[in-house]
Amino acid sequence: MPELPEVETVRRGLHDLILKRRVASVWHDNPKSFPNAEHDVAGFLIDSEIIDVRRRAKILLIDLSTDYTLVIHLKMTGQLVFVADTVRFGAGHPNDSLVHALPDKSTHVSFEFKDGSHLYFNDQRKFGWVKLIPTLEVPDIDFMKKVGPEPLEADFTASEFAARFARRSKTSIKAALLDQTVVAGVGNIYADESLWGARIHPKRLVSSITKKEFEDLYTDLREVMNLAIAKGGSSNHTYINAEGKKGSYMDFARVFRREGLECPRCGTTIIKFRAAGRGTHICPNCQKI
DNA sequence: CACTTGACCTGTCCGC
DNA sequence: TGCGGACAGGTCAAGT
Repeated sequence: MPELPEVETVRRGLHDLILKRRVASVWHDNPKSFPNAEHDVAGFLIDSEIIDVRRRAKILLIDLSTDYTLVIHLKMTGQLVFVADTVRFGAGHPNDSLVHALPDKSTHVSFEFKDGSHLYFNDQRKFGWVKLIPTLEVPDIDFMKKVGPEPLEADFTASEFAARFARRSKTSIKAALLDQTVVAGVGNIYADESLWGARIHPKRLVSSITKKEFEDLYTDLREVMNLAIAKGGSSNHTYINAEGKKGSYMDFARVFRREGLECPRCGTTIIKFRAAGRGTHICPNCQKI
C-alpha cells in the first residue's frame, strides 16, 4: 500500500498520538506479522515508553525507552491506527471516519497503552510486519544497509539523483525508480505520476534518459511527493492514517488510476498497461518511447 | 553482478 | 449467483 508520502503521513500522526505513552500489553495472531522473541517482548516492550517515531524509506521506526525499536513495514495493505477509546464511536469522535470499530478481522497486532488507548496493526494481505530490534542494530538490517537516499532531503541534488541510476542502466526507468536501492520510498503511484510530469515513457531504458530528463524527473518526483504529504497521502480502500482518516492526493493525480480519462496537459486519453511487472498509467501523447 | 519472474496472502471485481 | 482469473500503492528468493 503505502509509499513514502503515506508512511510519512502515518509517522506524523503517530508522533502526535503515541509519544510518551507507556506500553501495557501486546497481542498478535500471526507469527509472520510479529516475529519476535518472547523474552525481548517481555523485557523490552512491555512497560517501555514511546520516545520517538521516525521513518526511513517506507519503514516506520518507533523508538522505545528501553533502547529497543519497533521496526514496521506496512507493505501493500498495512495500517497503523491509534484508537483512544474503543467503546464510543460516532459523530464528533476522533475516529468517527472509521466505518467500524477496531480491532477487526484484519488486525494482527494490537498494542495497549497504560491509559487504555490502543495502537492497531491491520494488514489484509499479511505481507507487512512489526519487528522488535535493539535501536543500535536497526542500521544493520540488510534493507537499511542497501536502501538508497531519501529523495526529499534538502541536500539531495539532481546530479546525485541521476548518478544513483548508473548501475541500473540496462533496465527500464520505471523498474529503476521502483528499486529501493536507487532512491528510497518511490512506489507505483509516484513512479507513474513523476514520469508523466517529466514526460518520460516508463519503458524507456535508463541508458537513454538524458541529463535534462533526469533533472525533470528529480524535480517532479519531489514536487509530487511533497504535494502528496501535504494532502495526507493517497487512499484506496485500504489506506488510512494513524487517526483512521483517508488522504486526498488521488484527487490531484494526473495519470495514476485514471485510464480512460483525459490527460490534464493535452487531453489525450490516458492508457494503462504493464511495465516492470506493475500496472502502469501514461499519456501516450506526452510520454513516447 | 544485473535483470526478470514467482511467491508471499486475502479480497474484490469482471466476464462467462 | 457461482466460479475462475486477474489484479491490488512491496519486497525477497529464486531463476536466467
